[in-house]
Amino acid sequence: MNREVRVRFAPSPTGPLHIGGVRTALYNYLFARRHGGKMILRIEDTDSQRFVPGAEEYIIESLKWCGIEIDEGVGYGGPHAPYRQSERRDIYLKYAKQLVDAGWAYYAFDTPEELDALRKEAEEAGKTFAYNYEVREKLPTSLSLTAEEVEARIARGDQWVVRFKMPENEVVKMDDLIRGHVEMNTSTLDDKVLYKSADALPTYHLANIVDDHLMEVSHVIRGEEWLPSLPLHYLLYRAFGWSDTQPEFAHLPLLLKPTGSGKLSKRDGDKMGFPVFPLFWTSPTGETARGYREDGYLPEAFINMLSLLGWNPGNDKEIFSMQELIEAFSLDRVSKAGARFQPDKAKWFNAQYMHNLSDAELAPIAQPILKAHGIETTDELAGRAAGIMKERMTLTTDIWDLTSFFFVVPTEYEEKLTKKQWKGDNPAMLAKLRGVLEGIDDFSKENTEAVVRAWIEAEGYALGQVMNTLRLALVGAGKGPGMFDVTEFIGKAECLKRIDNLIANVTPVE
RNA sequence: GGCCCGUUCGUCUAUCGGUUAGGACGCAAGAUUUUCAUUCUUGAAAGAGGAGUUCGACUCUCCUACGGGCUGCCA
Repeated sequence: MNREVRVRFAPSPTGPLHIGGVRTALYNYLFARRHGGKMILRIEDTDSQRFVPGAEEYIIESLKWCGIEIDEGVGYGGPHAPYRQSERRDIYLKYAKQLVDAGWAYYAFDTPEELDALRKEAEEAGKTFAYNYEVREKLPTSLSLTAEEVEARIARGDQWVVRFKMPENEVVKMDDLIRGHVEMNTSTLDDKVLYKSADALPTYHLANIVDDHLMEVSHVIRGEEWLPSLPLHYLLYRAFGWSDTQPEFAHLPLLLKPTGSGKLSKRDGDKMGFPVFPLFWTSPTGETARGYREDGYLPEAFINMLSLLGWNPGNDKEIFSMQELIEAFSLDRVSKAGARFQPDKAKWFNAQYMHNLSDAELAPIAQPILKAHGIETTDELAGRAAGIMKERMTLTTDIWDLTSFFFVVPTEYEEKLTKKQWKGDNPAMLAKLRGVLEGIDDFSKENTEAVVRAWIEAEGYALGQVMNTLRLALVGAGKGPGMFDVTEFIGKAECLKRIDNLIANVTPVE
């Protein structure tokens, strides 16, 4: 089948999008771009009960942050608008009725409470209740009731649903781009609800098939949890007479918890100390969840990390830009088994990306962090400071701890370092070093280092002794880059001032 | 319980019948070092078990075990 590639990401706005969802969106996007196709964002809000205000905006913002571009869809428009299913209600009823008229579906009048009771009853008898060929003619449905009775019930406002009439014993043969050929016997399946009168909305199954058809979707790339529904979807395409344009399917392996069992869930993040969501989230009820963006991850690193959970390029390359991912991506290199999410690897990816940023790229990341701590400085200096320290950064949130001493005069001195260095000859030595520094005109890193090293050698000091004492004066703690990075950055006047501060304010140990 | 999908180092994975089973994260040791890091080198670490097919199986088939998903008028 040689048609235009059109894929969709179709989340349900029931809360923040979790990283499993982001990965599904990413794979759809990569596939679309790889094949010069279109990426559609459809919002599947057919469950009025679980709708969460703000979730849709969160989804759109998340995709933007990740660099996953949408060609058509909610927030973007397009030839098949609207893309929000709640705005397409009238379409679905028509198709549901078409199925009933053609004998592929029927009306059912049971209430949810009645069905709950039946399930409970079956459970107590050690069986599983299934709404299928065995019971549908014994329950109040348009298959057991007369046409007049059905009409009367509908007319008087009884609630009803449309259920798919699952064939009794048929082997459905399916193909999955990742799993290959799959077969399932319909006798193990039940009669799924397709449409509910209570809120005049379809369920996922109907809306999904109708919209994918109407929106001319060519490939459905979704999570493995949908594999059990695939026969229903195949049958639905057949019932509508759309089998010839039915999309191809690819069911992605699930993202699993880092430890323990089960798929990655919202609660794992808080429990194990890593975000499960791309962005910070505040629910309407005030609950919050941390996000990769706010925790200090770069979107490129986040995406790179996610791309490799369930897919690999077939070689040892691990660092990929979005463009490189697009060029390398292919569904037949997606693995079949679930992938455990690994927080440590996410950090490693971020560190790699941090190390590769230029000063100019670092500046806009560092500026808001410095500003938040009351530091007003130029982009040039912010970028330079972060650049000097980037090798030690894992997250962008490390920036303050690693660069604060460039901008803030130390007022407190780390106890451990003070005890070790601020004793014996060192105060006198530092005073002499002050004189040496004062005499240097070219305060560049290279020149200062050359002069000071020569002085150290001439005086017979140990390098570590001098450097660490100077570090105590300039940084106040046993951290930071090479000392001459610091001297150059803060300049001569500031250097002398910080040395004076230490000498004046801290009495030597012993 | 039923149905479906899966199973290579602790984790993510390479291998598409013949390899000393490779890489990465993490871990350990060493080197570098001016603190803290970075970086570099080295090391430990795997084909779930059992039957087949084959000259030969991690790779193909079957069984078992284990893991996961689904089993809603949720997606």
